[in-house]
Amino acid sequence: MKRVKMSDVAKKTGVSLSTVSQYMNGRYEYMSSETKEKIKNVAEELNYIPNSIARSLATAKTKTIGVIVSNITGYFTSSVVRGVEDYCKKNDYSIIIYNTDHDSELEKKSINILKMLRVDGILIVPSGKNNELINKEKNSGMPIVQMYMEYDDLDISTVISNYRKSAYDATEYLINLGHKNIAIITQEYENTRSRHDRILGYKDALVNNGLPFNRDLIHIWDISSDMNVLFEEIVKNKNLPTAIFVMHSAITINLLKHFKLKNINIPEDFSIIGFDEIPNADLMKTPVTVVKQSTYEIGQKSAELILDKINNKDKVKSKKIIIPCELKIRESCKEI
Amino acid sequence: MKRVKMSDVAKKTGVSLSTVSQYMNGRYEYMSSETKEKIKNVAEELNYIPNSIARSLATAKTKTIGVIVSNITGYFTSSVVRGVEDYCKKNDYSIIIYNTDHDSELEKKSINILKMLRVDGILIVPSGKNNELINKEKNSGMPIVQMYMEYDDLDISTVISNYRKSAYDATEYLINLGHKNIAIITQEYENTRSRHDRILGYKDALVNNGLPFNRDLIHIWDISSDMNVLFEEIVKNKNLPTAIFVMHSAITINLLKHFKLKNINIPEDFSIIGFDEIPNADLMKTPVTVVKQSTYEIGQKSAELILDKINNKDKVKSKKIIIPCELKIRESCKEI
DNA sequence: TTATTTTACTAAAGCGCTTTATGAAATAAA
DNA sequence: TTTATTTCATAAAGCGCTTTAGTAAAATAA
Repeated sequence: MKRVKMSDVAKKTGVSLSTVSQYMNGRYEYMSSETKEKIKNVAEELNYIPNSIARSLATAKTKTIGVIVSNITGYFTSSVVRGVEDYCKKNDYSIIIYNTDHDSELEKKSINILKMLRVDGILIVPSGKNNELINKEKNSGMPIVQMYMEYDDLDISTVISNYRKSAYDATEYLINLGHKNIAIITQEYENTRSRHDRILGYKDALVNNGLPFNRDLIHIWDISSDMNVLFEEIVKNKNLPTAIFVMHSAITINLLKHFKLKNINIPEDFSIIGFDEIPNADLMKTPVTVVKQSTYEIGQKSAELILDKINNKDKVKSKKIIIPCELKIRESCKEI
Repeated sequence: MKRVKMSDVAKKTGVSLSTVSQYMNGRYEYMSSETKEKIKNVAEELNYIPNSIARSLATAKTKTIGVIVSNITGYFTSSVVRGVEDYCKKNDYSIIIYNTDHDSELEKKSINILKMLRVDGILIVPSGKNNELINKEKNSGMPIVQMYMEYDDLDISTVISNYRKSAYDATEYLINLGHKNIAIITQEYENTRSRHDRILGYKDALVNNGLPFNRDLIHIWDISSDMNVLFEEIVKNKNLPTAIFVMHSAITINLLKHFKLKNINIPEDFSIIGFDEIPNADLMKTPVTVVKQSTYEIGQKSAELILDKINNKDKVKSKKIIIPCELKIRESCKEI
């Protein structure tokens, strides 16, 4: 399978390499229409396919962007990535994907490989464990944008949901249903602004509705611990909540499973709101109400932002694009 | 951001370009340990990162494989892709992803871009509409493997589930529960072996258990039509089935929704088995029994196969790897 | 008629690596 | 000591493009 190259086209057409190159890049300014026509025909006849590698070496552009996510499996991330791919494809960029499982070393390695591959930019959902490195990369000139994450110590552009407002709305929805004791389940949120904002939204809603903010109702799940233990605690708490607002879909799903197992009924025993859509929620015994992020749009916007950066349409140093969420009211919250 | 290159390392180390190249490629055979050490230190000091583009141009290998799927969104495909990525990463290959939505033109275009990008191989879930083209690519030397699909007119290696056996098992499970009238819902399956095999498995099970195979019970959903109309037909059929075996998860989900809406109860009114796992099935009102494909493993094996082809470890012309499925028995089938 | 501009095309350098043939130095064998 | 062999390192060509400076001819202006 001898690959035909540009010089083959040039030779057969009877013009120089440069002319063919000009043609291939659509620079027809000083080219007779017959030359154009000839090259076109020969290229087709020989079934010429340009070699992007050679082009990339010459131009120092690969038309490729790296995408680093925690885990492409699952509704949320796969939909974001799909948004990225669609936007990139439309603009003749390809995407290279790396999963890290939020592993610090893997994240570092992925960044490194993408740099070797000379991607034009990186889209990342940072683990939070390499923020310093990522800052450095950005400062050394690599276009880089983070998706649906924000860290206090990470100074790069980001595309996120309006976490604070949507948490506010969800909380207020609960309040309007008569709930006063609303528990939260979240992961550690201190340094992670995109998590912290949800807590702030929750707090705002309480305060604005004349309700006390009670730290005891904030339950932090530590990634190394058993969720079920935490669930038990919440249920056995002296200060029993009437509603639970769960900040991560994986936790929501486990809570639902736990409750099903323990014959705890939703919404009779507890009202539940989850953050992030749960696939097939409609088919559940009790369809669960959630704050739904616009995953696909987040992907699209992230791609748009990185391509703008790459092509210097973006003059701002660090930018923040905020995408609204939707409160998908189903049947997991009751009036009390 | 001036990138440091190999010649910088060479100059600073005081050796030739070639020596540094040898070092970078781990060819230490004839290299003094002090030279080795020096290069190592200088490379680190200068923070040298090899340029894969240049390397690829020189070696005609990109260490990159293209992955063409219909839609990465969703449980099934994302999990397959994850398997691919994990295996590739372990072997220092990167993956470039294209979604086609089974669009013939997009599929063609994706293949073309991947060729320009000079990927070392392609993993594809073919739409079935470009089989001729794909055959041609394969014959012209592009390593190419299809995932969980098989077409009669497509002669490339494939990694698939044991569709026939697993459909057999599922059907027999239903038969053992006392069902005699088992309806099938499938897409058009004539030319698509991976679909046809499921029908054959179903048929085998009937025959082996002394049950008649009734063509009226095979319902073909046409992609351009409304599923609900089909569902209504099935339910109103004179020859009412007691069980329904649905061959595609998207259809299963819609059927479940339809039944919920119409207050048709599972498994009281109908027993249901789906093909392919349904996310959060455990949380459903009636957890649905399904034939679960080993998606992640399919991805891994596909990646293994393509890398073997690329590195010529695979001498066989066309290979077929069959992965077992699991019948996940939940609560959607009743004994009658 | 000459000078100038425009049009159409090309030569050649360069992008950052790999690889092969070759050469020098060190060591072993004769 | 001479010759053969092994060890270590290099020069230079090549991978397939892009791009810039340059040239020659044709068209236009002076």
